[in-house]
Amino acid sequence: MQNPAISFEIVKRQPGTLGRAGVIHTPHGDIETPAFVVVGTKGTVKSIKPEDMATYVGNQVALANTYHLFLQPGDDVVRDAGGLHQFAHWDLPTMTDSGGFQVFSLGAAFGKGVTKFAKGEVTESQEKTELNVYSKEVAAEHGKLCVIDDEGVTFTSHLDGSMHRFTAERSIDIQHNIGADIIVAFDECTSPTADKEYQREAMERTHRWAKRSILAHKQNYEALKKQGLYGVVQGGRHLDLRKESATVLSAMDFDGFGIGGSFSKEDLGEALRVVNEVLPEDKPRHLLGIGEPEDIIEGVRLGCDTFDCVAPTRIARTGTIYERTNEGHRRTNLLNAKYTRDSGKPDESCDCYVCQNYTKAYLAHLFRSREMLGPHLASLHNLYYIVNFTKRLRETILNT
RNA sequence: GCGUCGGUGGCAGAGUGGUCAAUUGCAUCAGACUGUAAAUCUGACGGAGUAUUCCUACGGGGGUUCAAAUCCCUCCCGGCGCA
Repeated sequence: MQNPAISFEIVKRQPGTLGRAGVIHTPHGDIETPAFVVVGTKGTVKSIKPEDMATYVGNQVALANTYHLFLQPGDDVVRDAGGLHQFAHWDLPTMTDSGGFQVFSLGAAFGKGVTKFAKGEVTESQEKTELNVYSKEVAAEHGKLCVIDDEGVTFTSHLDGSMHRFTAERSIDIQHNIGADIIVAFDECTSPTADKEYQREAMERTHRWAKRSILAHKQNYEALKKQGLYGVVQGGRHLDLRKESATVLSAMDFDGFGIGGSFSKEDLGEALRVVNEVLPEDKPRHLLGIGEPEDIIEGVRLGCDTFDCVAPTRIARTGTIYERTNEGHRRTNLLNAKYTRDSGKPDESCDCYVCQNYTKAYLAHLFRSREMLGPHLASLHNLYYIVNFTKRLRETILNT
């Protein structure tokens, strides 16, 4: 693209790995990578105001969701308010996810307790029954809130049951209205329980939508000047599909790439290697929806630049915090009885605002008494933890 | 003192002869959470045991019955009314 809204430069490569430290330049500032992208689905990082994010977390970038903002308050409302930055008072680089994840979470995953991470082996019979759902009748039977066809996806709102149609063009149009610095092509996030035949079909559909997303983006000259577009690699857990997806998308005129879809803990690394060996080196790579500290270590080593994940805020809201251990990291459930009189810091090795000023016992009390300060403080800590952990990985690359 | 209603598992509160170790909520204990249907969800929750099993339990004691948290008698405790 000419005069791209966003650009990427590599500052240093890590010898012997695919890892690199870089900078993504956006209209709202630079993102020094590797970086963790804080998730604020509905235009708010749950329980934390933007000023506190800046003061106590220090994140460089935040991500909102196209489908959720489209449903509520409506992308036209955001547009008329001056865009996401104005509307939400987000004074930093931003991204929006395309709604592709909702194709999964409100579709194949709906009501099934399936996550994008497969646990162990997936049986054939599981795959067959869970998948290939195309008709509204079948969707209704399975209690899904969206139906996929080659042209797009028809959603049933989880808020009021109304029907909404998403296509590549529609998703891009909405993202133009929302106005984030980095927007994402509409894709289909598949379930880890899907069989290979379906993964290929979905991947090829995502490729067609990718092409259409680019066309839609290029038709809006104003948006083109202000927003960069990422394409999303799919292919599920199959390395050959992953490679093919990365190859196909690399040939398209994207500003960067998202790596999406489902994995299992075991094959995440190989999938990232295969993909990042193919993707153009001079474009940023965002690992969508991942992850845990150990996942980010692996992702950075294998050439991913940015990461987003709801885990830090989601687990925080129910009383679980990240804590550093000699071996690495662990999740600590503050509601466990043993913490009711624990006067230690939430995380002994952490120098965040929360750990400097509060004890495990106090946080445990806040959660037991359902005080809203509990979710707030735990979210602050977890976000600080993961954001700064990722920053340290950058330092490590710069210092090696 | 008389009358009346009531005493159920940590709490509240169902049940009113067998399908009751006893609905439900809260509390408690533990688990889960990876591009947010999520301040959510799941499990345990009298004791022992892997278990189809046994023991102890619906204020205390006694009784009726094949069988009682449920019926009867009595005692204790509480609310209300009348003295």
